[in-house]
This record gives sequence, structure tokens and C-alpha cells, in this order.
Amino acid sequence: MEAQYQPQKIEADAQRRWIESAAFKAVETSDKPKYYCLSMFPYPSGKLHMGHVRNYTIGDVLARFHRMQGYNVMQPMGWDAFGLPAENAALKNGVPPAAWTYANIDHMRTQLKSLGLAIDWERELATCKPEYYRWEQWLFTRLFEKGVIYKKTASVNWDPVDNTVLANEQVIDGRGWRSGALVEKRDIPMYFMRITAYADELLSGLDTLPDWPEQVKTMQRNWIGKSFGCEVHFPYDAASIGEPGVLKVYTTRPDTLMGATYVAVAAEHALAARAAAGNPALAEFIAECKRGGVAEADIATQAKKGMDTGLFVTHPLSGEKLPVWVANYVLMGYGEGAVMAVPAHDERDFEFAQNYKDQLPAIKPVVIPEGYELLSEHTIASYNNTGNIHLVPPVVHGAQDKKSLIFDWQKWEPCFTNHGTLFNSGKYDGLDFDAALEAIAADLQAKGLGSKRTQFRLRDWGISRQRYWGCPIPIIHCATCGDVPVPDDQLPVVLPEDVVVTGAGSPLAKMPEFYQCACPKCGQPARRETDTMDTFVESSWYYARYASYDCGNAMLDARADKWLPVDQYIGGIEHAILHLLYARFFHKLMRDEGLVQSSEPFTRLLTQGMVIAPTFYRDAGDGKKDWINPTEVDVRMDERGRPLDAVLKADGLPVVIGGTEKMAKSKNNGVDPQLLIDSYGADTARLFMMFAAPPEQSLEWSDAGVEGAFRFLKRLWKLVHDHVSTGVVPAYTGGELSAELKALRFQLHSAIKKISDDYGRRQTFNTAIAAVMELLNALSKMTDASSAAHSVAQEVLEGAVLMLTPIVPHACEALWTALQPGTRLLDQAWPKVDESALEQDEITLVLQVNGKLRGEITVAKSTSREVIEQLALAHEAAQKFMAGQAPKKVVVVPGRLVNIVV
RNA sequence: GCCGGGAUGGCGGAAUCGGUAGACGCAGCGGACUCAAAAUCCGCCGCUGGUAACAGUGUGGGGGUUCGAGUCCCCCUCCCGGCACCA
Repeated sequence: MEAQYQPQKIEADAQRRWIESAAFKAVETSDKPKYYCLSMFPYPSGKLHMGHVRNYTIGDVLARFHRMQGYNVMQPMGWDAFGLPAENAALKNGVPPAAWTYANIDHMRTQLKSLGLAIDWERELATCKPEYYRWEQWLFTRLFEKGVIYKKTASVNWDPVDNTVLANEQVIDGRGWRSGALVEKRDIPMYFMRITAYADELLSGLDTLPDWPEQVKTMQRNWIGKSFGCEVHFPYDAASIGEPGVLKVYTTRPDTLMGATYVAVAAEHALAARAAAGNPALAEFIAECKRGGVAEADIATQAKKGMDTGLFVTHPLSGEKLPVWVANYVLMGYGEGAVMAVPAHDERDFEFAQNYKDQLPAIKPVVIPEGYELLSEHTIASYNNTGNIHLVPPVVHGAQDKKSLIFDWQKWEPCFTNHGTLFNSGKYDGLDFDAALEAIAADLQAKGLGSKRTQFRLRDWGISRQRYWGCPIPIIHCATCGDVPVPDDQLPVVLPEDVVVTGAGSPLAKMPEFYQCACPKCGQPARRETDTMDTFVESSWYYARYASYDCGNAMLDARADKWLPVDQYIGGIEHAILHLLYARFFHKLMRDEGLVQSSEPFTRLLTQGMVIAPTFYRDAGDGKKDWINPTEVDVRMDERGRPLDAVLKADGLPVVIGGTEKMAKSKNNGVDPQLLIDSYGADTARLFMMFAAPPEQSLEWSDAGVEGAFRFLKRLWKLVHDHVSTGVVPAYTGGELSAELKALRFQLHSAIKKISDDYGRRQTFNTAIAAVMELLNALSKMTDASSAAHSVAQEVLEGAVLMLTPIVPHACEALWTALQPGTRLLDQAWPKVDESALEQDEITLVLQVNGKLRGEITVAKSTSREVIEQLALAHEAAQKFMAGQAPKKVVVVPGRLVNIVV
């Protein structure tokens, strides 16, 4: 064994041995239980970033831990290879997206391999290869024929200068990122997947996933957004609208129907268009609403604006005339594109009604929020006579609050949205939410003007993209036969790879050799669809294809059900909703096609946090900042180690210390993992990543932390080196031991117990590493030089090496060979707890007086509660702090503490 | 705006089921070794007062429940992730 820890040599040797022995090939026939461990595949952006290193190290740690636990492990890797960045790179550098992508894949594969991941590389796939996406096209044609995929129009961001559709991230402050033109909404035809047909199952399926983070399930539940309410029809007012009809709205608050004071429709709604026909001001307002992008975050934060259409509808129950407004906060894509507005009980309606209080009818409260009551002196009649919001008197006061809250509905209070008792609602007065819902729904039903309805917030998934670098949609448009799916024997529709990207419109639409074709049904000349699919489609089923990676005649074969579902999936928290929901949806689609039997794709989910780093900058004048990479900066400390200031290494002059943020090009705070691997080795990189924070939290980059990780590996190396240099011995198996050695074995076996739990149940690798460090600190302090001590040391070191193997596999392999020459670490099982080493006859209890720590007492394990109480009361410190007062109560928590209350 | 998280020493974090706050590591300080430096090893290290023993105080802010709260409940502040065409 070398005296020096030499990571480069050790890592190259270990990786070569793993390749030569095909150590991580997933075995398709095995008696062992399977463990399918999957990290989200990377987008081949160019080179590995720290987030990748973190993600793949976490996956590798879990894969290797389970391998040692006796599982048949599959850990594959591939490339999420279609996407926008390749087109952006093509625009910038003139390289075709395909060439750029393949070059990136080659480089990143080399980088990933240098991390020493226990991956079965035989199963590698890239989604931009026809042998992958042909099966996506095949499934598309199946789903199209079933009606799961259908066509409708939808709004997109349109850049009127570049004549192209923009992604939301390409719209900056309402303008196209390249042209600078004001972006507008434009309706175009697209293909949609009917994910809403699976909404109920996607919702209930979450209850079958106990090993998903609660946070992710909550987010998905809210995203799906199942609600119970009523569809309400407001008959057109014939005088103003000029024809019969009904305006449909959906509401989750039918109990507030009697409080509706107006209705609001989206700018794209048919009634808005009808009213705008003879109203230039309204037409201009509608045009204004159509300016700007389609991103919900922008729409939801803009000021609430609207305009009266001059049209009226009639209230379905009261027959009252209600004005119809166009409002920018009503979304066409959600519900019916129209809402009934109840400003007294909905915050957005309230805000809108306040903005237009001179033009809108008075706010009309109809629900007394739970916990409050109507002031007796204010009758409903007096309320109804007030007529205007400014004059609305106080109507309720808090029943539970002593000082009686007064509400006048002039200022918003959160409790206005609470359920409660109806008033001011005619025959429904006095009903609670449930009774009101039933009564109002029944009356609407009787009049043919509505009924109870369940609604989802979830919308169908638009998968058409007017882009080049994606999977072609396998549809042929025929003048006589309509949209015809491409027949199986003509698949795949291959994406041409040698194209010129201009940034204006889709290249495919300019390539007759691509789009000219014959209709598969009638043989007449036809046009091939030139839109490609959303790249979320590829990433919705890749996890299944790994199992049947080399199957040439089907999307999946029987091996899919052998490996699926994925036992452990690992990826960034930013994918909590979209990717994970789409993948769950696709799994059910594949199940219903008979391709898999399970209903959920991922049994256990670990959502990893971001990698963040400090930012530094200098003002560049003109309000801009020059961001400086952390590696170019020295942070100076005061005498207590607190940061004083920072200077640029190059010129010694000060730079400004910014916040600690997600590593990003825009802030120039990224640290290249390659530099880390080159100077310290993959094991140090892996150890630092796993030690610095638990996987679910954000991880702060720290040069000093990396140094610390490296130092620990050197110390471990030296410890093993010094130990084996005095002769290799068998590990301790039995015999009398001194108290010191007993204590060391107690610590070892407690550590095995704890660390097994940390890797397996808790997935907190930072605490596992800390426990090994404590164990080795204890070993270093051992003074005993007897042969018994040497055999216990052997046991401790073997245990430590085995327990670090998932995290630092290269170093551990070399250390194991030194500890047990002639054996292979790859063949070793996870260490077992020796229960006899955990037996203790004395325990230490904490002594508290009034909950404050005042001392401790050590007693025999079997000591009774009464004796412990007596010992505690007699304790010197207890006597002192009781100051002669009699104890009111003595709390004894077995094995933990005694608390004397005076 | 809506949905979901987070906040603990100078720093990253630990405290797993309401029971010793600060494990482990980094930084810093003191010492050993060295001609010297690096590396390594040993010791100290929340804050305030105190020579010390020790005492008080302390988990973003405010309130509450409890013998006991970083942990549970209510309110607030700030930061982060997602919002359907970034992946």
C-alpha cells in the first residue's frame, strides 16, 4: 500500500477494473430482488455542471448502497437531447443542432465516466435518435386514433418581427428576446393530449405513493386542482345582446350566487367580440389585452383592468340584469372563459370592483363568515337600501373576538372568503354552505340554468411546437382525408439533421423534401405536419425504454415489467410538477396500451436542492454589473473569521459581495466541476457534495469545504496505512475486552445501525459521513496497543471503509485491498450490527430543574422510576436550584432525563 | 398574484417521535514539530458578564400550548422553487 493518497492513480485503476469486469451491468436474470435506481437524465448543454454532479452522485450512492444490501441494481443513463438550446447555439455559432448536440453528448459522457458512476452504459439512449423517437411517434398514432390526442387552437407568444413563436423564457418584459418587438398572443392550431381524462386518477394515484415527498404531492394536488361547484347559465338580455343564448360560468361558490353583481369574460370570449363590433374603444381594449405574452405569472401580476361591454345578462335566480364586462384577469383557457363576479366574497373581484366602483353596481355581501354575526341594529332591509358601496354600513361583528370587529366591505378582509351563513339572499337566508349549494343547484337544475359540476384546474397538454429540433409529429394533412396518422410501416418520420436555422419560422416548413408526401389513405399529394413535439414528451417515457433499450420491434417488451416501476428516482425539485406529472400520465397511457402493468412509474422520489455559490461584482457604470467568478476573488476575514471584504486576485482591488445564488451563467458564479475533479479527484468531489448538506436542501459551494473533504480522505488513508503497516489481522470476533475497547465497539455498531438508516430510510448522507468521522476520531484517540485492540481497530476500519464505499468508491476499493488482501470490495456485503456490542448496563440521565439543565446522573439500566426520582431530588445541583422549595412534580423520561418542577 | 418550501454560531450544517441546542466539518485563535514555511498533530472556539467556578441569554420577528418548544398552533418579515413553450 502506498503511503500517500494518490486519487488520480487510484481512480483510473478502479474505473478500469470496473469496466473490465462489467461490474455494473444490470443482470436480466437474477435471484436477487431488483432495484432500479434512476437519476433524471441530463440535457446535453455542453459540459457537466455542479447540479449534475450532485444529482448523479446521490443516485450512485443509493445504487451502490443497495448493491451492497444484496439487490440486483440497474442504474442507466441517457440524454434528453431535443430542445431549444441546440437551436439557440445554432443561431449563435452556425453549427447544426444535431452536430452540436452529439458533440456535447460525447464530452459529457467522458465527464460522467470520470465521476466513477456505477452505470450500465450499455443501456445509454439519446432522445434525438430515430430508434428512440420512432416509438414516441408510434404511440402518438395510437393515441390519435383513440382520441386521446386531438386538435384545437391555443394561444402562443407571437413575435411579429421574426414571424415566429416564442417560448415564455424568450419573452423578456413583453418583448421578443432577439427582435425586441412587442410580443402578442396569437391563436394557432395545435395537438393536445387529453391529460384531463386522467385527472382523477392522477390525483388519487398520489395516495399510493407514500415514499414521495409530501411537498411534491401537495403541489401536484393543487396543480390538478379538483374543485366542486356549479355550472351557472346567465340568459342573454335580449334587448342589449340582440339574440337568445346563455353565458356559461363555473363557480366553486354557488352559495354566493345571490351576491353576483356583474359577470366578466375574457378578451377572447365570443361575447367580447360581439360587443366590440360596434365599439371601437372596447375593440382597442381587447387588442390591448391580447398584447403581451401568455405566461400566467405575468398575467396574474398585471393590474386588474376591464371595460363595460354595454351588454347585459340576467341573473338565473333573481332575474336581475347584470352588466357584462371584459376583464384581463379572466383566462380563456380556464373554465368557460367567463366568471360571475361576487366582489364581497372574492378578493380579485373585490379589487376589480374597487377599481371601477363608479361604474359597477354596489358590492353585495351575502355570507356572514363563520365566527362572526350580523349586528342586530343593521337589518337586511337597511342594507339593501344603501345602494352604493361607499354607504354600505357595518354589517357584522366578530362573535369570538371580545373587541368586536366591524366590517363594512370597503376594505378587504381575508375572512370574507370564509364559508358561513347566508343572508341578503332571499329564500336561501340562514343556509350554510352545503345547504345553500344543494338548494341553489336544485333551483338552477329545475330552471335548466345550471347544475352541480366537478372542475379541474389542470388543462389538456398542448404538445405542438413550431420548432425544428424535436420529434416530428407523425401526421399527414390530406385535403380529402383530413389529418391522417403516419402508418406504422412508414415510421419513423425522420428529422433531417443537416439544416440551417435562421430563427425566423420553422426550418421544416421551408423544406418541401420534408413536407411533401402522399396521403397514406388516398394516395393524393398531401402535406406532412412540420410541428414537432414538446420535449417533455421524450422525458415522459425514457425511464421505461431503459428496460427494453435494444428492442427493435416494439416500444417496450416484457423486460419493462421486470424492472418497472423505478424504485428510486432522483432529480431537481424544479421538476416537482410538470415533468413528474407528465411522466405519471404517460405511464398510465402506456398501461392502457398494454405496454406495462403498473400504474405509477416512480415508487420513491428524492428531490434534490440546488447548488448555490456566492456572487461578486463590480458596477460597470450604466447601472449594469460585471459579475466576477468566485474563483477569481479573495475574501478577507477579520481576526474572528468573519468576512470583511473581497478583492479581485488579479488586481487586489475591492469587489462587491453579492448574495448567494443558484449557480448560473448570468451571475458568473458557476464553478466547473472538471477543475475540482482534475485537482482533487472524483472521490473528493463526491464526498464534498454529500457532506455539505442533506440532498433535499440547497448546497453551498465552498472551496474550503472541498479542502476539508480532501483532508479527510488523506487522514483515512493514513489511518489504514498505519494500521496495516503493523500487520494485517483478522477483525475482532470475540473475547474479553477492556472498557475502552468495549466503548469503541459500541460506537462502531451504533454507527452501523445509524448509518444504515441514514442511507436507507432517511437518505441523509451528510449525517452518515459525520458518524464515520466520529468513529474514526474515536479510533485515533485509542491508546491501547494490545493485539485485542489491533483486531478491534481492524473491525472498525473495515466497517468504516465499507460504509464509505457508496460515497467514495475508488479510495475505498484501494483501502479494502490493503485491509483484506486477495478479496474484492465489489463482493462485500453491507456490514451487520452486532447486537451484543450495543448492550449497556449503565445509562446517563439529564437532570433538569424547571426545564433547565442542572446536571446529570448515571444509574444502572434497570433502576426504577422511584429510585431515579429519589436520586434526582438528592442531587447536589437539584438541591441548590430547588432552593428549599418542595417539588410540585417530577417528570421522568426513561433513558433520557429527569425534570424537577418546583 | 397563486401554489410549495426555507430561515439554527463567523460559515455549511446536526439535534430522526416535544426531552442535554450547536454533533461533524470549515474558518479563526493558541501550541507542538521545523532554520523557516507548507503539510501534519494537540488544544480552544454561540453571545454577554466574570480571573475563574459559574450565571444569564440564545434557533428570522411577535404571540400561544406544555413540566419542557429549533421541533406543535396563530400572526408577520425576508429568501428560494414552480406557474403549463427553459429543461
